[in-house]
Amino acid sequence: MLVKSEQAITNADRTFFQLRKDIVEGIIPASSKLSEMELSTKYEVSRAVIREAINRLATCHLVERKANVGARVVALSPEGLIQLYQVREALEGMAARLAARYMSDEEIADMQALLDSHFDKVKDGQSYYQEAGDVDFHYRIVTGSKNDHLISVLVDGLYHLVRMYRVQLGMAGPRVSTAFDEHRHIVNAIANRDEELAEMLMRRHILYSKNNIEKKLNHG
Amino acid sequence: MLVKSEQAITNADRTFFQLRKDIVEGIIPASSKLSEMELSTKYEVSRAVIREAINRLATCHLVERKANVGARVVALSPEGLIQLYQVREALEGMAARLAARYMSDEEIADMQALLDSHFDKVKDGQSYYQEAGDVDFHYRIVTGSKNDHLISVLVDGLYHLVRMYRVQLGMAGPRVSTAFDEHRHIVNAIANRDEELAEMLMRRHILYSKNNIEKKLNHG
DNA sequence: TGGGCATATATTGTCGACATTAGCCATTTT
DNA sequence: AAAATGGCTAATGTCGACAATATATGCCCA
Repeated sequence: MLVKSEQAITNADRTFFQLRKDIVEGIIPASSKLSEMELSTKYEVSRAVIREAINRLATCHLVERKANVGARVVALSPEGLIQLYQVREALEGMAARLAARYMSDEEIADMQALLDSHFDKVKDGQSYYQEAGDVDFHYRIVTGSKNDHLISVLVDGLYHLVRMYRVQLGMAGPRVSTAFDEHRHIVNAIANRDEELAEMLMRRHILYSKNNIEKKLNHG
Repeated sequence: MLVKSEQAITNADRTFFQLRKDIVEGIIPASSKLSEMELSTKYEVSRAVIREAINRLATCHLVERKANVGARVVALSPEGLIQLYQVREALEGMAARLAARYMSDEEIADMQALLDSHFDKVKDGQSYYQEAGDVDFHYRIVTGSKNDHLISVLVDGLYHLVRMYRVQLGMAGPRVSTAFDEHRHIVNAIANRDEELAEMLMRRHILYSKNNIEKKLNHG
């Protein structure tokens, strides 16, 4: 996995990252209340720092805040997950289109090499790296769009929510081999500078993921 | 225009709304520095509420914040405007698709009536209401998607940025009659529950707007 | 004279205390 | 007995002061 360079400068940064991690991984349960006093003693910082962290979490839609009442971790619902994938389909489809337009030849070559290495690992049965590889692939497409809004909404917002669902609903490592074929086709379309096809393939790729997850939700 | 119900409960809310208005309308110039002390005296609140307001503005991408340095209003650039419209195309296209799927018959009928009234006004030459009508139309489509993430990203984030560009680059009321025809076609597609067509027409509608604005930027 | 380093200053980051509000419980009234 | 009202408590909202950091200034040295 490449650089993500989310470096914590201030205490509020560190607390925000820590809280986000604890929420995404379920250490702080979904739908639970976030007491400012309680958290300030637990994380050993002042309430101001906690407040800033909670505000940032609210803009990520990881917690919901009500004035004069407090903040709660968001509730996980099937509808929420479906809505997430609807937005992903729209944004990452556009990201693939823009990646086909704006990515440099070197970036594309790097991405192809990355896919090769992932394919080797998966072929050897190292399915552990599958999720990291998937994350890395999508991350490169999104950054390849060169669109700051797109990058921000997805990387700083939606991806953490998706991971929260993944972790807490216990759905890791699905669709290993088929997903890799889809990745390969998307990269080929980008290498051919075929914006239309790149967007369509990415949208289908995400639709398949959504359908797969829905199936798991209904059967499990 | 219908309810927008962004009600200010706390002082931080009021200050946030006021600051956002002043930034969008250029009273606080683009790329200018936001001094916490200065603003706290100017708006007669403590630095804490100014900080919270600035943090919220940062998540709207109206200001950019650097740790230990401060916050600046975003700079307006042609590339930034194009990136905004790229995201709008993706998100509002999906919104139109979901609106065709999820809007109730009553909501659709209301929207058609709204378009009729707007058409009457425009026919009479009241082009002043054109922008408000356009905003209202897009707002209804977006909320009709029933997708909270979509609604939040667009209504709380992108629309304010778009308006900032519109106001500060002085491009009000373009494409009056043609835009109304496009709105009509989009609503028809939604009324027919044709998701595919609704999304395509909305994307083209936004693409046309983008091209129109680019033309104005290059010629003016 | 130009560059680097130390100091100075102004701004942001952090903190604890106070003010204000919402929710709860007991009491009262019909 | 049920509903409404009043106060009580615990949480959030707000504030001013202190600490830490970045930028500007000026001095020293090559």
